[in-house]
Amino acid sequence: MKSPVHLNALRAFEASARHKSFSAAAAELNVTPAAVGQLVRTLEEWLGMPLFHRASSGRVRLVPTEAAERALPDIRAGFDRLALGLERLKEGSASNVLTVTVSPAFAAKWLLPRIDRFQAAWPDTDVRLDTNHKPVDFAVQRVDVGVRYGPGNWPGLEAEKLMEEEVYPVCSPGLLREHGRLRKPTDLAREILIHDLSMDGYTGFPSWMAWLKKAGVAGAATPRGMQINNSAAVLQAAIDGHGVALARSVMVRDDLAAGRLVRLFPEVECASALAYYVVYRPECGNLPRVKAFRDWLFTEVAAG
Amino acid sequence: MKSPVHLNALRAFEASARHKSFSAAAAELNVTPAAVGQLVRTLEEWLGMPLFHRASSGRVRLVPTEAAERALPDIRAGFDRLALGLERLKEGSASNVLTVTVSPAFAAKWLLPRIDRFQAAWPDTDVRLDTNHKPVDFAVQRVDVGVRYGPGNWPGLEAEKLMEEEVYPVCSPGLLREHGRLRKPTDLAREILIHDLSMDGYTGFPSWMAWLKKAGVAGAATPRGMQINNSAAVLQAAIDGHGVALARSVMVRDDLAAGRLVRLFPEVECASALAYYVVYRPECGNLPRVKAFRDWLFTEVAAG
DNA sequence: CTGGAGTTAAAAGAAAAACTTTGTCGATAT
DNA sequence: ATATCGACAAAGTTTTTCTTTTAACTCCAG
Repeated sequence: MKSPVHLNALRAFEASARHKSFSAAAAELNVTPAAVGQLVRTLEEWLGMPLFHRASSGRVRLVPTEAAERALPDIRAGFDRLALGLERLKEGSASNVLTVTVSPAFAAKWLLPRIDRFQAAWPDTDVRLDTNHKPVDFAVQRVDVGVRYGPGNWPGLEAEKLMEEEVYPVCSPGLLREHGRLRKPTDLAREILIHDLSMDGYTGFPSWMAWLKKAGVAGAATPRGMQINNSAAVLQAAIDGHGVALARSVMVRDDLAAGRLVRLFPEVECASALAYYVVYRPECGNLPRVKAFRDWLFTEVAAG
Repeated sequence: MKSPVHLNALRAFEASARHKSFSAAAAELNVTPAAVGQLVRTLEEWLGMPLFHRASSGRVRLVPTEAAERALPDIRAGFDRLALGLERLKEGSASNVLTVTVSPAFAAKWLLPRIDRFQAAWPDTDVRLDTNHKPVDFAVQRVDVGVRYGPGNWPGLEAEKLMEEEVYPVCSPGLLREHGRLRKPTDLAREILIHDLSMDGYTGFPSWMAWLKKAGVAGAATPRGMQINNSAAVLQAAIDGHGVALARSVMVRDDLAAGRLVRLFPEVECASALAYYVVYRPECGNLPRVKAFRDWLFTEVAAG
C-alpha cells in the first residue's frame, strides 16, 4: 500500500513521456524545463535505471524506455483515478447533474416516457442519460446510478431489485385480426417469429426456443423468423404487424396499455430468471440526487 | 488531466481516514503527527471544506466527512494503480514469474498436460496459473497473459486467435460397446446426455439443443439428461461411462488420443462461433516472458 | 480528584524539497 | 554560418514540508 516515491516526480515523468519533451511537459506543469529534468533524473536515480533513451539527435530526443512504456498506462490510470477522487471531493453532493446508465431499449420503452415526472418533482436536477448495452464502469464514466437487467450481482456495486419480469408473445391487433387463428401456441408455427438478438448475451433469458418448449410446442421446427438486434426495434416490428415478438413485460407495458400490441396466450407463464435492478456505487448511495432517483423509481413501479 | 493538488496531502488524507487518526497515519508515513495534520489542513483550506468531523471527545476523534467518504474509494484506487505502475517500473522485464490466466477446464485438459515442455524450454521462468471462470482484470491481478475462450474482442487487450474449435458428442468406448446401437444421431434419444452448464454464459456456444438441431434430429424431446457445472467434470463423467457429452475438440484431444473417449457421428460438423485466444495487455506484448509463452503456445498448437 | 497517556492544534524554526537562473553543448533548420 | 531549440549541469533562491515545542483537551487508572 505504500508508494513512498516522490509523487511529483512521477507526474513529471508522465507528462514528459506524453509530450516526448521536457520543455513541453514543463509548460504544462507551469515550471521550467530544468525542473522537470531534475525530477525525472531523481526518479531515474531512485529506480537505478533510465526512463528515457536520450537521443542527442533526431527530431524527437526523448523516447521512453521499454519498461517506462509498460508502466505508463498504469501511472496514467492512477492519476486519472486520483483526479476523479478530487473532483468528487470538490463537488461534494453539490452537483445537480444525475448521470443514469440504462440500456437503449429500457430508456426508450420505460424510462423516457416517465422521466418527465421525475424532472417535475426535482426541477433542479439535470438528468443525463447514458444509454449503453454493456454495463459501464461506474467510476470512470462518472455514472451515479443505473437500471440494469441481469441476475442481480454486479461486482463492487449495490443492487436492489426494481422489477421482476415475465416474457410472453405479442403482436399487433391488426395481425391478430387478419390471422385470426392464433388460438393455441402451436398456431405460431405458421407465423413469423421476431427474434431479439440483443438478448443473446444474457444467460437465463428465455429465447423463443425456450418459450415454445415451455408452451408445450414440441419440436419447434424453426418457423420463419426475423432477427433484430435491438429490443425497441423488435417491438416496433411487432407493432408494425411484421410478426410475433417475444416481449418482456416491462418493455411492452405501455404498448399494451395503448392497444398498440396485444398479449398472446396469457395462460402460458414464463418468468425470466433475470430482473431489473437499481445499481449504484455503495459510497454514492447517500447522495441526495441518487436517493431521490432511486425512491422515484420505486414509487413509479409501485404506481403501476 | 491536471491534478494540481499537493499529492502528498492527498496521501496524508487517505492514510488518516484509513487509520482514523493523524498519529497512526503519521507512523505509517514515517513523519510526525503534526506534519500529517498540517497537510490535511492545507487540503481542507484548498477545498474550502472540512474533510473530517473533529470530535473533541469519544474514542474515535477523526471521522471522515460524507464527501470525504465518497471520494476515498477513488483516491485509494488511484494510489493503488500508481503503486502498480511503479512496481512495473522497478521489475522491468527482470521478473521471471509469468502469470497466466485460463479457465479451470482448459488448465486441466490442455495446458497442464503440456506445460512441462514450456518449463523445460524456459527453466528460469516460473509459471503461475490463475484459473478463473470469469475474465479477470489484467491490470489489478497482475496477469501477464491469458488463454481465453470467446468471440475475440476484449476491451483494452490484445487478442490473437490460437485455436478454432469444433463441437461433437463423445462417450466412453465401454458405453459404445454396450449400447452398440449408436449409429445415427437419433439414437441419442435413448442415451443420457451430459449438459455442460458452465458454458451457458457464452453467447454462440452450441448447446445440445443446437447440436441436435444441426444433426437433423427434429423435436429433440429433451432426452434424459445430467447437468454438470464444470467442463472437466463433464468429460470425466463421459469417460466414466455415465452418458454422452457434447465435447469441445480442444478439450478432448488428449482423451480421444488415449482412447478414453470416442467421437460419435463425425459426419456431423458443428463449429463453435467462439475460439481460443491468446490475450495480453498491449504494453506487455514485448516482455520476453510473454513473447516466449505466446510463441510456445503457437508451436504447441502447430505440433498438433 | 489528580496525574499520565493519548489525542489534535498552533506556532516558529529547521530541513529538505522543488524551482529558477544562468550558461554550455550538440543538432537542426534557415 | 548562425540562429534556434532542447537537453544538461551547477549554483543559488524560494517554497514547501517537516520537526520541535507548547498547549488544550479527553479518557482512564490510581
